[in-house]
Amino acid sequence: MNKPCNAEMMLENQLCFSIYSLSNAMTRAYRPILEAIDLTYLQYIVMMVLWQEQQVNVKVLGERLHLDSGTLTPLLKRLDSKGLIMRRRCEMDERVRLISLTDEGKQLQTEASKVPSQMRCHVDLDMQEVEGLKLKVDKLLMLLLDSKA
Amino acid sequence: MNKPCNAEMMLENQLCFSIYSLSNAMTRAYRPILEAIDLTYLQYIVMMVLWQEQQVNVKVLGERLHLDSGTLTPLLKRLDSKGLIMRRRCEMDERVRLISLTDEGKQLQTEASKVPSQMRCHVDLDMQEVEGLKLKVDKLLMLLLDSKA
DNA sequence: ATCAAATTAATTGCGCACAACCCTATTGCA
DNA sequence: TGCAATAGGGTTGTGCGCAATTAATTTGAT
Repeated sequence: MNKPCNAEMMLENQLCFSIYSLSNAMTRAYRPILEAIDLTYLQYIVMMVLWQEQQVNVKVLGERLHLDSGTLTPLLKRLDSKGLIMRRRCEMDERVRLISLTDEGKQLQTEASKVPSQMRCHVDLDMQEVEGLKLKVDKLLMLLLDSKA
Repeated sequence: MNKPCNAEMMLENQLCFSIYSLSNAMTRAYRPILEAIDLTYLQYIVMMVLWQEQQVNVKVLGERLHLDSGTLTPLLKRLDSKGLIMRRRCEMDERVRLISLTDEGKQLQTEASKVPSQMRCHVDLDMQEVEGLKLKVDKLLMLLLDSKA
């Protein structure tokens, strides 16, 4: 009566489930550390872009993070209400939102710069192993992103 | 005036962001395929456990998937309202919910068995590469899950 | 100059994730 | 036997992700 349980239908054999679980586990690991600077993981990621870029619009931000405005708009409003960013309109093109840091947002970078070392402290990774993993992950990511275009 | 932008604070250098983006990209890739059997990715994952196990409680399901009741309870209610599963109480211990498949839920396995090959069709992966990646991902996942206990 | 097409964000609605909390049933020990 | 501690799930609230739709603006072709 039971269907044959072929190997590829076993949960344990699915790369996708491993990636999914690891992604959840990593944001869980970041949570207590980021709590100290009152940011979620995605908010931290957005702030990292702004610490690099000074000023971006929603479209560019979405391209860098592979996320759309339905995710970013409410998140940016939350960062705004925390006083970390400003959301002005572009004068040349009124459709465009220009996102930039407030002084408070800039100052947060000092606190945030401690986060990576705190994470390493918690997990203790082999840096060479990490680099190898990242290369493989990025390769697969590129494949998936390209197959959409 | 600008803060020094040390390498570890560059978004592109963060393994975590790569994993996070890949996880999003993969569930995006599954979406159109799973649409045909009216399941989300997580619902598909839960069904896979049930196709293997016949019967589980919420606790065991949560342990297999690394998820808690706050995520699973509403999801199981949705699968119930689709007529794919039953949610009975255990007679021995009234606290326990026993999750099992309906006939409809069992029959869905036939349709679902086509999903893995459809995914491979879309992406075209080197199977040896995938296996190597999965090993590394699982290793890191184990590290993170253990560090909580 | 006009108006259709394209671009950029915002909004809405649904389904996760998870923390924090609550309730109930069971267990274990004094 | 009584009752505190524990275990199993459910509820609520917040914050993502993303599809689908809408609104406002700009561009571009006639």
